[in-house]
Amino acid sequence: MNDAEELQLLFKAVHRESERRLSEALAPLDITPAQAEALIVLQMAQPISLGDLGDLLVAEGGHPSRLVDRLVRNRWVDRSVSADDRRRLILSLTPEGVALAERIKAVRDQLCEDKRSLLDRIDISSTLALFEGYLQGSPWWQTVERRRALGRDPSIKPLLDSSVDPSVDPSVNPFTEMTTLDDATQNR
Amino acid sequence: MNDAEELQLLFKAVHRESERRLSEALAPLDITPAQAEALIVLQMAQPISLGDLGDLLVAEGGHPSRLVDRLVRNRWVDRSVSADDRRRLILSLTPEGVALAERIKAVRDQLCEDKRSLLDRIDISSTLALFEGYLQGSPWWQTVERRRALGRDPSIKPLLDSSVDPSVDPSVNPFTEMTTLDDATQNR
DNA sequence: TAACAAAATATGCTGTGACATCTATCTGTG
DNA sequence: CACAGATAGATGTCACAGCATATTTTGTTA
Repeated sequence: MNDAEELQLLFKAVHRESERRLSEALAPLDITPAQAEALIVLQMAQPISLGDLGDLLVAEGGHPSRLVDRLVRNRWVDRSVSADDRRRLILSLTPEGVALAERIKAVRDQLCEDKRSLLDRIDISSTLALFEGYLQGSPWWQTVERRRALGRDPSIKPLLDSSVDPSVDPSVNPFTEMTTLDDATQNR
Repeated sequence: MNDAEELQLLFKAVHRESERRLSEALAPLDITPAQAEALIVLQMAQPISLGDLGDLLVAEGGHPSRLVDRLVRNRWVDRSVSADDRRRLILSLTPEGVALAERIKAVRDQLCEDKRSLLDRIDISSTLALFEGYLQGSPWWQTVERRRALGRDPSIKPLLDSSVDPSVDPSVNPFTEMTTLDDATQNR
């Protein structure tokens, strides 16, 4: 195996292991890693459209309809149509969703604690550079950068990838008007 | 996002991207990355039991029955029962499987070429150290080491995880006797 | 305004992985 | 030899990802 092949194998192994650990830690909450990530992002970015949520997740291409289906089915997320563009779905957390997001953050913080000894021993800067180089030209890199921006300034995320200047009148926020979908629509 | 969270996100992004590139490069061969990995390993390790193949793949836990099902269905792999332990399945490549493995290696070599400029720029040793540290205690690390050993000395792999000394009489190889399954069994 | 292109989302199909459970076979011990 | 436990593998269920296609709504343009 040369370096490139070995990296390919390790990328896979490390990803599986990180998902397994997260999944194990989340088991008491009865939630999967993908769902947990979506809830955490929702908590920081809500209200947000389905497509914009997809742009913040390393998840299924752009429109994680079915992932959100499961969140709605579990009553963690409310799904409503935007009043000014009825194609668009606006997502927000229910009170149960907010509570669950808090518990997820506690789990995640515990996992970070577990990694600290490793991260204290090893300088990750060249790994970050390798990842950035590897992801050049990949849409996933934009996702990573959007997430970084979201962590820095949660207030601007609904407009992250629009060309609207966030400093303009916030009353033009397209998410102000919305109508709640009836249950029949939510269950399909 | 702290370092640990960012690494988690990047592990996922990098894995998805590497699978996407491989999948794209393999598209002309009508084969998936997981199937390609299995064929390459089979070519180096055949004849090998299903469980031993699982120990060499970062794939479903131990017994990739259904992955091998698809390989058999496509006539790339022969599946037979070991004569001395009728629970055990022995896998080997068909001539078509051998030909396909060669084409896969060509694709893989091309991908390695594409990565060379990145790998020339960046020293991956600290990344390898991080991965190794992260995978401490994970069964995937053993898989990685088995694959490294397979790359170094392909002749010993069927006995990789047995306690048998490879220098003993090779005629005791448990894969010498085998019987071909009939089609009915293969298709279920 | 009618037609058409583009956008947002939904849906179907397949492959993959995790987990749990089941069956067949083997191995060891009384 | 009989039986208990271990082992190899198959199978069912679910979540998730990629890909293609369909549907609804919006925007544009003739």
